[in-house]
Amino acid sequence: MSWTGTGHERRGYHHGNLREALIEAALALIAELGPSGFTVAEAARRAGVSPAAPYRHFRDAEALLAEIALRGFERFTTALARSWQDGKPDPLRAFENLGRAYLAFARDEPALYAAMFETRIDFANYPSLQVASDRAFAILREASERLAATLPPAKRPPALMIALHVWAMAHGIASLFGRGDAGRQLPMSPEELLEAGILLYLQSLGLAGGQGPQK
Amino acid sequence: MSWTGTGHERRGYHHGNLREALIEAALALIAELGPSGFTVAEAARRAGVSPAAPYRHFRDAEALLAEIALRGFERFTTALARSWQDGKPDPLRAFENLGRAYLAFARDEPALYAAMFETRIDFANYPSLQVASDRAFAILREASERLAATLPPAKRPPALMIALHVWAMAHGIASLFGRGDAGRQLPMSPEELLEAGILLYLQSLGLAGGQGPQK
DNA sequence: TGTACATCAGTGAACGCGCGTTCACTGATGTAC
DNA sequence: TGTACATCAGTGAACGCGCGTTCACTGATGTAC
Repeated sequence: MSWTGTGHERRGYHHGNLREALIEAALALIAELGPSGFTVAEAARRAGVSPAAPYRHFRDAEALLAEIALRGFERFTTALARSWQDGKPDPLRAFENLGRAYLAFARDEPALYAAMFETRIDFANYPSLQVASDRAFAILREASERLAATLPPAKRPPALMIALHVWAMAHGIASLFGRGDAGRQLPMSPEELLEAGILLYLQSLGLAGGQGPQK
Repeated sequence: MSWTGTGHERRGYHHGNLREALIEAALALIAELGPSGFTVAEAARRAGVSPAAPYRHFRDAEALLAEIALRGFERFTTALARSWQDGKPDPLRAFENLGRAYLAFARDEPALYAAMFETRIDFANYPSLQVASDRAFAILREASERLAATLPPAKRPPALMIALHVWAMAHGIASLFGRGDAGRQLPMSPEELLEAGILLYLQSLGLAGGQGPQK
């Protein structure tokens, strides 16, 4: 029976790329409705496939969501690493680039970002997620380390603390103002807000602009 | 009073306090399962009432959620105002107290906090929510204003910016590390992390410890 | 103080719905010989 | 090159479930006189 493909391109009995198609569909759902708006049935529907088909590729709904979060962290890591450029042209500029990349990712990939941070998946059940998440943070930490290393050891602030503060600020800005969200307007772009915040913060550590604190 | 009000005692045909009981039940659900785990039916069940009863008090499920978020913002405002103490003993100490109160609220009232910030309620449909949210932020802004006012006008940083940075950092810390969450450990308490971050940030503005940036 | 009555806040049954998941199946594809 | 067969990736029907919401109803409460 050659049923002429209505709308979507025709395909045979086998989809050929269902796993990917499901992930795409789920991402679209999350982008439209948030993580709780995603359902296996609807993802299957959008992929043009019966509701049972997804179970050939994912154990259950949560596994699909976890796979998305995993990819999210991987792409996030890639994006951060690329923007950081191994600390070039200098540790401070690289650090700023990192901050911009963080917000750019949250803005350009809201569904991935939501799957990564707004979902209640227990990392304990998905060790690879924990690993991927740690890897993303490691970049931020490495960047902090390099930045701190520009100071003489005696005045060197703890890099982990820097990384945590910056992560918190970036995440805070992304989730409060990242999208045109709930009536929260800004007098500046999220990127500008974050950059200013980071610079001020680093300044007091003696890591940016001017001379920092002299006790 | 016919029914002695010790919790789940017997009750007559009328509940007497159903509106409150539903809100309580919904809060418990959110605390246990997150905002998407809340359902009208289950809240009714926990309140010991038929599934139709809630509709005498709330237009629909979202309205109940919005009511919770509204109360959340109101209590949040109260908590922040109380901790700020109108700038006493001095603007800086008061500001730090504010930060601690922020995290304390997020920790002690995770369900309220989630209803306020993790829910996708459109403020446009609930103007009172927008107002309540603005009121909470206004405290942070006022505190920033007072703090900035300790500097001579020429060196005074924009208070709105300060408020936004601190809000972002507080929210970031609360949502990343606020609960014992997803495998993210900290070498210090969220409160300590935030306090250190705020102090460093304010320092570079010349608003805390030492002399800040010169030039 | 008693009574009639309006109003309020519940009930319980029912509806239509969409979901997650399982199951026996079948069509398509790849491989050994 | 052809054929038998194993394996894979789908189908379609079905299940049990819980949900949101509506409806006609009824028991309880408050009020006017």
